[in-house]
Amino acid sequence: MDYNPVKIETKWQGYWDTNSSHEPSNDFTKEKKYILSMFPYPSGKIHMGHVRNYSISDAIARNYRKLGFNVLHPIGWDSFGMPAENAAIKNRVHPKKWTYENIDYMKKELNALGLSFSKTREFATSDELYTKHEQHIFIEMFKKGLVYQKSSTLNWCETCHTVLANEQVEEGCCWRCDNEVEQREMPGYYLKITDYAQELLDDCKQLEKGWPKQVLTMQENWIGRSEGLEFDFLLSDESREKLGNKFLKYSVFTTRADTIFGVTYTALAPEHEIVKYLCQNKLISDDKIAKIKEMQAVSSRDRAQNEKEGIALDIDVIHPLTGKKVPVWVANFVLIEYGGGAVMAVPAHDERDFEFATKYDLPIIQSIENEKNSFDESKATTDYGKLVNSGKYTGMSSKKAQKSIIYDFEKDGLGKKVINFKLRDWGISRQRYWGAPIPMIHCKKCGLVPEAIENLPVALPEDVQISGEGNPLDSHPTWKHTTCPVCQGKATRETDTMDTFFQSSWYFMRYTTDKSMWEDKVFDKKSSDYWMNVDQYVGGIEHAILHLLYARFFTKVLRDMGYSSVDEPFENLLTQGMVLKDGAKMSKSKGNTVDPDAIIQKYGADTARLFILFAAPPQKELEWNDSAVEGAYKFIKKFSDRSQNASIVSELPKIEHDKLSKESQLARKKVYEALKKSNDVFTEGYAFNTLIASCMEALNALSSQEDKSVWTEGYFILANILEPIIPHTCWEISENLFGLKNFYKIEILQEVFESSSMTLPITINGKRRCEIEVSKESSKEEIFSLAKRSASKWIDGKNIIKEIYVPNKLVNLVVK
RNA sequence: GCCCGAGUGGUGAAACUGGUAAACACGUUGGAUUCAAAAUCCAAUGACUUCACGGUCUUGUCGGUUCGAGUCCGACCUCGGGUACCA
Repeated sequence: MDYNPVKIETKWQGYWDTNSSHEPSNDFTKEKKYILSMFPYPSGKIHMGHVRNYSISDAIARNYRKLGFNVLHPIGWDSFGMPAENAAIKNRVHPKKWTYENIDYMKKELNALGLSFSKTREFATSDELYTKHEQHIFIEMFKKGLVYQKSSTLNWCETCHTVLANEQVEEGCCWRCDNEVEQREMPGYYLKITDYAQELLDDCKQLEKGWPKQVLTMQENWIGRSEGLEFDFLLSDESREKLGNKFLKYSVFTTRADTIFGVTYTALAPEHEIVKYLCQNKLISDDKIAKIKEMQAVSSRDRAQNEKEGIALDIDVIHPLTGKKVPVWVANFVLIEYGGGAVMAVPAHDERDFEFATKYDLPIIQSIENEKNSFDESKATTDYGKLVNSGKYTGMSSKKAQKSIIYDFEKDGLGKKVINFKLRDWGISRQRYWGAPIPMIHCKKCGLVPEAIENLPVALPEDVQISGEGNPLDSHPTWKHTTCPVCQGKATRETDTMDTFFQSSWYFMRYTTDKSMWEDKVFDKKSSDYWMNVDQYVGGIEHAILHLLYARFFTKVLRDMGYSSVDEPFENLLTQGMVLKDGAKMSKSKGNTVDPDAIIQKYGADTARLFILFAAPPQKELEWNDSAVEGAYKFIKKFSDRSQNASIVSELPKIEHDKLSKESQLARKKVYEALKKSNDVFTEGYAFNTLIASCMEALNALSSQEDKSVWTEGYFILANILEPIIPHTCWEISENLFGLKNFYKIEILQEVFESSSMTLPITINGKRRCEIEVSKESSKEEIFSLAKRSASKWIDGKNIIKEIYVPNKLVNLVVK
């Protein structure tokens, strides 16, 4: 059979379309599998990362379909976002036109890969119907008290009059006009994800079976729960006066109450109220005020990378236990968002505090003693130990002292035990056009009110100028003027749009519902109860924290609003590595991209799919290699060509194993090993590369023998195993030889693995020297004596100190 | 800076719970076939060393545990992902 990829791929893609081969059934009595890839952003053309993502999920979906499951494997488009606006700024194309043209183009590209997506449930998140339901969800969240407004610091470009995303800031300057970016306080909408912090943390436990450990660790660290002591530092009398009696105290949070006697200074964030007051009223030198302004101008991520810096504020607080005065500093490493924006500093037992104290020559007082790490002045010792120099707590262990100090603080009303999370509420406001409008209305009389449900969607106006300056929704002549849904008076719309993570936090639930119900329902409860959870979610490791955490959060919120019954959206998660070329991520700017279309045209979709799954395990980074693609093509061609050695049958041939030649027996063993591998690969780890290697070994072994029924059995099984990976080729072979009757769960035949003898390697002092052939029934003594005879060359004249036999594995003789 | 990973031949990689390092491929070299080429088939291929049998070394670096370490422990180096307004 001549291998002609273009011909067979067009043929089978047409066949699958005509027969709706990949649509899920609405028969909810069947066993289901929901296989999902993270949906793409329609950037213009698909890239190798997409090919990888969808080849993986497609293999999984096809495998389950073959095993008889009702499979949902949908696709859609994460189609709001900045690139569409950037394209509009650069090329004066309307974001909507640009986006939907990209979708059309990329849809064709995906289709050419032979991906078994359900085509009837496709949508784009920028569709007005999607926006309508999304705004409904937002309003329900608002009514539940999960949405609130507050101010926070954002990147602002004064010349463009716009907020900049972190990505649009290049070395502190605006990407468009190169003007210096400032940090500006602006109001925005926030979602109370912190209300779910504890549950999001706790439920990591139930994900341990199906999620990579590293992702859960990242999520746990991100949520960052810690228990500790919150207490107040009272300002000294002079300092209080200096601050015009506006402030009496401020609170700090510490997880190391046991080190409290080691406090030698305290530090405030540059945005702290007291710091602001000092600056505004010029209570410190102009020099210092200028330095503080400089600190405030640096974004928090840059601050973390910069050297620790601080300024003495010339005020003191009173240590709550010693009564001594402690100086107050402002420091760039103290974050306003966490722990009240103030810390107690213990340079002896905290690395950051130590670095800072050394730089500014602040005292270092030891308060913990550790036997293993003797205290020295050159570094902080952060280990637990016994308290010293700590008043009545001296001699206690760190653990005991923490409890005891917290107890005393609570008893004396000086402080309390608190649980703190690093996780912050989710700011969803974006001052951009190409997003879902936040459906809120500002009314002079009624205040902030949600749009009436019957008026949804609040759609985007199409007649806008996108120049990169200002917010197009704000500057639109009429769009924002509306009537208040409560009092019917004049009012204005909110002009912020939503973060695109909002759309990707619930799209997977939308797919569960049949398109016929999409107009009226956001999801159909019966359908989502049947299809959720996603049995296998596949996507890039770069989403390990944000997207996955937001999606988990939404799932819990939607559950609490009665839309679904699940606590967690994704049962199993596979995080794929990136596709690299010349050691770097493929990107247009680096000019190292490989166009999937060109590969498909030259070699066919099956080659692209085989290469990408063979080159590396899915979780690992994948280095692109042109000649290896050629190799993948050769294998498919060989597999296709040699199919003429098999006969036309409609079921597995019966073979008498004992009557076969050694080569034929080995070939059968290799074929069944590949089948076994296939079962293993799809149940744990998805190491398709090793499955493909097994298939190659099997084909090599088949080629070294001549028995026709062994060939036939081999192809019946190999075409079955490889179908998820190179579907077009396998359907073609299967149609020609087996009338498409070989796609089902084939049972493993144990007899091909049975053998009476085994080969054992002999190692001397752990080094492999020779091997012996022994019967499986041999005793340990027999094995040792045979081993010694075979290895005599290496052990003669030496003493055998130890003899080790690892059953069925090896023999090790320790000699001297 | 902080959190999470990765590092094995010329290249992509394999090695289940500590037990034969380099399976399967790519590349390279040699050979067969061919007028020639493509395609295909066969063989060799970690490094050093030896005429050869063989020997020595080798999983980023250094150290440790063990009869035995790519795998476990400790320190370090390099690269990658995330870092809350890229998606």
